[in-house]
Amino acid sequence: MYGLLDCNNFYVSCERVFQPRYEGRPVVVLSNNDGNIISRSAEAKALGLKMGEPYFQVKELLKQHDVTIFSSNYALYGDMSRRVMWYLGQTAPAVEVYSIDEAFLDLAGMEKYHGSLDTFARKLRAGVRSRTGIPTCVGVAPTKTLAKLANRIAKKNPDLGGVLYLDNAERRAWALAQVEVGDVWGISRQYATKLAAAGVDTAADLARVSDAWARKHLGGVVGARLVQELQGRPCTGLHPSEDGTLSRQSLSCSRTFGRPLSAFSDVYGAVSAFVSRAAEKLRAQGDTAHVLTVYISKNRFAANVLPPFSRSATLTLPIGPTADTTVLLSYARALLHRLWEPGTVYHKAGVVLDGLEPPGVGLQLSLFGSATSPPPLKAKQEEQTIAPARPGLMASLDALNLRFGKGAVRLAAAVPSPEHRTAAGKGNTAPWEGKAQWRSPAFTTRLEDLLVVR
DNA sequence: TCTGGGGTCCTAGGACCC
DNA sequence: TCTGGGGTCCTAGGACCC
Repeated sequence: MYGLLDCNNFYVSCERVFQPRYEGRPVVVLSNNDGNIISRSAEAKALGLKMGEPYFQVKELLKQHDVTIFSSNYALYGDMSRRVMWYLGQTAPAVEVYSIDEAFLDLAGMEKYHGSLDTFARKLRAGVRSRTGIPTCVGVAPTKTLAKLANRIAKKNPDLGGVLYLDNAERRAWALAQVEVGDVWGISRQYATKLAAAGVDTAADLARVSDAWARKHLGGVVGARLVQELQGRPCTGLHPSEDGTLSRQSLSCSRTFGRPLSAFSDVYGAVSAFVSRAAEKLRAQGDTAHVLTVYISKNRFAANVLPPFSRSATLTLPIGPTADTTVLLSYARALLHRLWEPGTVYHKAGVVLDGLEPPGVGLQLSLFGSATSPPPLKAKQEEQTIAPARPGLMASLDALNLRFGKGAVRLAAAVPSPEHRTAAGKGNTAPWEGKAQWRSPAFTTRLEDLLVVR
């Protein structure tokens, strides 16, 4: 049996743990750059505020109802998540950390020790609440897709006490019948529209479509699996996460800029900061990357801007996998040159690292250069010196930033230039950095931000 | 004035190989 | 009138998830 434990309104709940005066009141958390609503308390949902709604469109409504606003504080949410996952790892036989606020659990054999899986799920819920202050719901069922569905019903019906166990066929049929097809895990707008046209309205309807139909209309093998899982036949197993942290197949870092940028040096500054951050995550995960992608985007909401809104360029690193910021950055610069269209106003940029593997696994020396002095790229405009790898330097960089705080030591390219500092009028603000007007303190990860109890 | 970020999986076309 | 087939790699993009 699978369990799915999902934190309720996770970001809002994290804020409330440290500022309980916001319990019972409408609260929202905004995305980076204070752009959109990404977490809502029950009271905020009751006001009709939607997930993903742009802040500027509901500004007045928020003011009118005295809704409390937070900028997102990922230092806080990430740390609270780590605590929740650590406890689950200590308590359940196996845990797959699925996202920052939810985890799949292997519950095999737990009924022997706790009487029933329903009882065990309630204990888990209470355990997370008492250790972290975070409220959760748990769904239990024979497949992951049904566990998601059970969790959803538990969230919508407070009288269930936060837990729903679909332990037999009747209960599963009852559950399937009450969930709209668009709320099934794996069905979003495009598919929901297609399904509605075919007369498939509920999860129960979807569980009845043929394998061939699912394959044809719901993205091939993915759709076929989805239908099987709804029928109670597991198609995907649990992928346990080592020590509560999740190891990724790809890593990325991207941001919408604080203001539109059209100078190469500004966008390159942003790309430098993003490469630095992505490479830090890579080294923290103990991996190297073989494939690098850079992309730059125009403002897709602007009336006078035509698609394509985004261009990307990908390179398999000729020197083989690396985790060295300076090496990655020299290739990123070449890729940015390849994408760059002079006179264009850019809105966002990002970098992606793929082909992740532990150091040494895929080590391959280039024919024309050693791993420490790679060959230049082919195209004329990309010809340049690729920085040599310096693992010692990277280790020192990470150690200094761990000791003295994030960003204590950075590459010069990722530091805002003096004229930006003057122009912005405050300390370190780079032109690519976004707004965060309502950020709460880093209660659990910065010593100066610790709460003082009198 | 103002519209997020970080992931997964799958498909399709072109280049290239034998 | 005629112009292989099958495989892999690379790149780009679509759909979905939280």
